[in-house]
Amino acid sequence: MKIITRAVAINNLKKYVGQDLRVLALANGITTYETGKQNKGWKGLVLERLAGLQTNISKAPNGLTYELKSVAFHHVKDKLVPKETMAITMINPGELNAHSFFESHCWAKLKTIVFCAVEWNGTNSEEAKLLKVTSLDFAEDDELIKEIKADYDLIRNKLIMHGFEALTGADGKWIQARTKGPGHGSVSRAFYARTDLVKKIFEIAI
DNA sequence: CCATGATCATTA
DNA sequence: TAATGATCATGG
Repeated sequence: MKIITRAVAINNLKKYVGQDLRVLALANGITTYETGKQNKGWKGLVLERLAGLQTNISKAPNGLTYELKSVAFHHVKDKLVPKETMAITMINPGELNAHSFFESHCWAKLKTIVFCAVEWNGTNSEEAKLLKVTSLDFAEDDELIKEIKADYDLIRNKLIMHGFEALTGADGKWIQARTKGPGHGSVSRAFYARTDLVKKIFEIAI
């Protein structure tokens, strides 16, 4: 299996900027909504393929430690802004309790990240044009990171004080602990990047 | 069965 | 439109 470095992944992805991910999904044999059932994760899967990652990168495999994320953008008053928050990583109650921010999966994923801006054209979008590919390296002393760490600590503290169940999406200024699960009764939580943070990241990365 | 990809639905 | 919570397809 080929090792795809972050630089290579970005390079691969940049070749597709401006193209419609839908046709690329079909070319790669990835189900989108063609079957009548929407696969909400198809864009992410396509992007992973295009980057050269033939298998999926789930958590933090041995060796490869960058994250490939896509964000839906839409227009607000003639400007392109992130429409939705972006999932960062799952929250493991035990780990959140035990690890500080800089030891967390959240930080590990955030600090070496590859973003893909994808155009969003409404529910069950039939087009998904790749707008931009960018990457970002955070430094531990960035002002932004300090604030994100504060959010992490806030959420972590709440977990310790009130328990996993007490967490809500309202916590945090830049990141939040939203529910996210298989969706059949069982519920787990994940760190999400708020749209403002996504916007900020793009500003920095450009 | 559940973790991961991320979007959809609902309410204000 | 924005914010929060719920859900779906896929793969292991």
